[in-house]
Amino acid sequence: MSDLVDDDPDLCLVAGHAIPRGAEGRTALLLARIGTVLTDLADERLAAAGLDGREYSILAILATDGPGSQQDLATLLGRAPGVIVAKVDGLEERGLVVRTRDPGDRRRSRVTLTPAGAKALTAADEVAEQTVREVLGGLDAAQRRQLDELIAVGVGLRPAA
Amino acid sequence: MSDLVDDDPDLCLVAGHAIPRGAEGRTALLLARIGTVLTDLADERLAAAGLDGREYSILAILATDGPGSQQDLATLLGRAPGVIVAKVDGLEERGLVVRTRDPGDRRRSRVTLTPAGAKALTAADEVAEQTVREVLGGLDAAQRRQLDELIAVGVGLRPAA
DNA sequence: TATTGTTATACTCTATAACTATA
DNA sequence: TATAGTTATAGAGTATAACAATA
Repeated sequence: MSDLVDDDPDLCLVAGHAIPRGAEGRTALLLARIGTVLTDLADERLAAAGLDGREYSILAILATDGPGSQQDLATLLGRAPGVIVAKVDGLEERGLVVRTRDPGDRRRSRVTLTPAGAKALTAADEVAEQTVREVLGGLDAAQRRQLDELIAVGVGLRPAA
Repeated sequence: MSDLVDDDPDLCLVAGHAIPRGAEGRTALLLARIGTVLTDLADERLAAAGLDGREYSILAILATDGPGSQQDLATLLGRAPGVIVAKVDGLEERGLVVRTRDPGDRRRSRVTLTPAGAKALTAADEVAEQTVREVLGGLDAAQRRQLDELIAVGVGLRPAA
């Protein structure tokens, strides 16, 4: 394994990030590594769109599930509520979401995507998709569709076809 | 999206962790989320084997690629060298790896897996595999093999069949 | 002069625990 | 009494920059 970085033609690189061969056949390691590589790359590139990965996630959730409370967002993202507060603050300042009080339960904030937020989401989707195409560059379009399907089914987002 | 956590039968949960529906059709978000869920779960469960996820990665790399320098490990894991030093310290204390000076270049440490390390890796592999089966519970064995193949090919670990 | 390993420091992110307001 | 949002604080993890040994 010596001089792996410089000399070894065996080194597996995606967009400048190494994928250890030891991860082959170890799905957990492989998916964890791909996840962090994707997160790092997307964070770099989304900066051009004025977003980070977490903000992108929030916009995507609001666009798909409709307006929701910050507690909901915290659960869906697996983070503490305080983390969401700060992110929604930033998004609201930039006009990408708005907070309104839930009339039925005035403790709750309803976070809603604005037209500007939807536009930012579209731009971020393009950046993210391009990044995935780079990281999974070995797949053609059909294989890529197959992969998306398998993941969605595997995780229970979509019922088995 | 209100009351998503308690009431909504639409909530997608894997092993207690939510997967946002907004991630469907957004491969980057989906893979990033699965990666962190997998990392969190594996870290919890590997504790029984006396390891954490990072240590598991190091053992897997050494087992597959053979002994290597700490710089190599840093590159393959995408972390700063200092992070690796601390981890190898811990692994060496527990007898799972040994450090020897590279005779050809005495600056280098050769980190080598011990038999005890190989045994710990086997145990960790079982924990990790079980965790993946849980997170990707919607897949049968054939679909799971297909997914592994697509990821390995996509990322360039394996040439397209 | 450059590189490996190592250590110390500063920074970022996060959970946790208060607190306010609503219920 | 319990919950949503908010804030402040402390802890973990990290990169960065320095240093010693070797090249």
